[in-house]
Amino acid sequence: MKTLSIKDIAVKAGVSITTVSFIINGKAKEKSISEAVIKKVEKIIKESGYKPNQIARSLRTGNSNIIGLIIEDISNSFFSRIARLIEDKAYKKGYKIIYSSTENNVEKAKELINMFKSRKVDGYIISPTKGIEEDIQVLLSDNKPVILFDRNLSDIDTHYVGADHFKASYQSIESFIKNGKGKIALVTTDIDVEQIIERFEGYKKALIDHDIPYNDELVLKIHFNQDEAETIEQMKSLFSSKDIDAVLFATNYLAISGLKALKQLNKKIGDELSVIAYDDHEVFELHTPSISAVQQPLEEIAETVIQLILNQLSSKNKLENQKVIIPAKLIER
Amino acid sequence: MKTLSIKDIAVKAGVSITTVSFIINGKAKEKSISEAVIKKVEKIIKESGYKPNQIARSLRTGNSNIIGLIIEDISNSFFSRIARLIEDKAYKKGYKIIYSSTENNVEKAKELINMFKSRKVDGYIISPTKGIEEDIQVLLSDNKPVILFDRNLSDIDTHYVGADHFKASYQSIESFIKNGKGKIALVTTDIDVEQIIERFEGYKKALIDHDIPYNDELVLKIHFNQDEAETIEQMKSLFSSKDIDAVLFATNYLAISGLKALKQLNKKIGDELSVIAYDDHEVFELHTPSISAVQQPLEEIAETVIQLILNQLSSKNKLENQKVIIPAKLIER
DNA sequence: CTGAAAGCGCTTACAG
DNA sequence: CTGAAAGCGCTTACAG
Repeated sequence: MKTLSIKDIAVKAGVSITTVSFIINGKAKEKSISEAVIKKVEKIIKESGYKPNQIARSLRTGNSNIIGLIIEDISNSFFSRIARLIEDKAYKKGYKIIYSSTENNVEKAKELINMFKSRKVDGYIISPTKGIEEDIQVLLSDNKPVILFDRNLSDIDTHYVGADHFKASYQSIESFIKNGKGKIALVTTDIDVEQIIERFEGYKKALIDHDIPYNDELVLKIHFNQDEAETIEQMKSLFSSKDIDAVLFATNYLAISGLKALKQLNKKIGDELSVIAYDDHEVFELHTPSISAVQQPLEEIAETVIQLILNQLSSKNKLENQKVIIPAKLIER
Repeated sequence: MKTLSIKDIAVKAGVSITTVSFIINGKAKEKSISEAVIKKVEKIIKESGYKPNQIARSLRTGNSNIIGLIIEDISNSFFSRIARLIEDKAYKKGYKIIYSSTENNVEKAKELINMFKSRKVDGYIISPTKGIEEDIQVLLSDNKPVILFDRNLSDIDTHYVGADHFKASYQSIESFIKNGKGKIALVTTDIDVEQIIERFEGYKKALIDHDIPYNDELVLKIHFNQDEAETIEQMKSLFSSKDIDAVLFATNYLAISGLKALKQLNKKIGDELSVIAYDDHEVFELHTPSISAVQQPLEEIAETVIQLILNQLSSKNKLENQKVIIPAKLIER
């Protein structure tokens, strides 16, 4: 069965395709099409199951009602949950989302931007990697709305939504100190992105503000793409050789590896060693004992992102850029 | 800056757009374009950064190099991991994936199919809900490749890839019995889909084959969309009132709720109560004690799905439908 | 109140 | 070896 085109509908209804097009696009009143014609055409459309070809429409109008979402890795639960929330919210406003993962790979990120561009998506929601600043700049000078989230690119003048990583990290360390801890380690990654750096800065500042000298040896930077087995070994050597009484993990997957390391060392979490994980995960609540975690406000982040992009999309003129920083919450367990 | 079109390139190069098109599409040799012209045009394309408009190309050719992936819920780690694997593999073959979640909602599933259809995706990979049989049938009679995965629709004659749920469930129960358990409960959902039913059937058959009478009271069916708090209450009442020594959870999120319920009841997992979860999850390995789980072969499923759809896509004639059942693995911890 | 026609950016059968 | 032209299915300025 060949798919129907607007022409088929026009022929069946005995009107021009112009008339059909006006009716489909809700411009019937505005163009003063008679009530009778509207009724007739709508009936035919419904009966035949005709759906306008979106490709043709996009080619003609230059937009698509699609928002491109570019994230680091869809299999990471932080991103998949954000993606799901964004998808739901956009859907309610008549926008579809298409998403794809960069795997923290600059080349792939650039390709994705190009793919989305050639698919004429109306706007972009991106958790960026370093190295794609230029490509984003091109989108902006093309007048496409771009919302960054999770991580900011300070060189890029556009909207950004993210959690207050510095503060959350600072507060985590303060909570350790309040509980009498003083030998506080940080396990983080070596990715050079703003939100990771801020967690590190928050750690450092909190120590200094409480007169605890910063000690390089208590900070373990795990190489980004490395094997989990190796990561666990490195953590084991940190945890067993150094005299530490608390540790903040800067990402949830590091925390999970850390828990495995501690399990292997048979080191009990609790009075002896306090643990906070950055980014909550189901594992932490269920773990015995439960693990405290910094919870990013997913719902609020998703809501703000969608709000910003819809505002942009519906206004002809460029809105003033906003950098929205949302507090994260330390869940003490 | 206006985006370039094929015409701009043609003008710059002093050739026709036909020639440029042939060169872009690698048909230069075939169409015996002279080496000099090819060189010149390629140089101009590279220098100008011209990218063909995929929308126009799709409109003209009727395909898109995009595969639509429709899953139940991207925030579920089983699906997000499968999605990621499929995305990677497709990408290497020059296909892009766009995905979207149905939330187990028939209406939304139908809309997604329509959206993908009007975007002219070349093929569909679907973890289906009941109720979309007709829509899938339409795609098939439209000659679009459709691969079902995770759950089969027995009425639909197309490719399917999934784990052997019956067997995995059967083996789980056998493993309980081998370890001397006899009062074996099943916690499952009330969704009426094949893979859930098979897990139930495997449970039943294993009991009967080992001369353990099937007892309705040991099977708890949790309502699909219900609050976790309520789910936990129901489980607590099962676990505390009945005299049971083993429990199989038919999904990983049920198992997670179950672990919470057991924690609240202060019931120790181990000799007293054995637990197996269906679909592995990071939680289970880390849990104290570790939880055994049925692991679906994600990598194999993704690989098979991609293989089947690429075969379909590259062959003009319809290939014979395959139903591929891959064994799942019980990881005893 | 309604329609003929141009044009979005491509591909490709056909002609030379 | 290369190009003019039709056509994919829409939208919309213009005309009547």
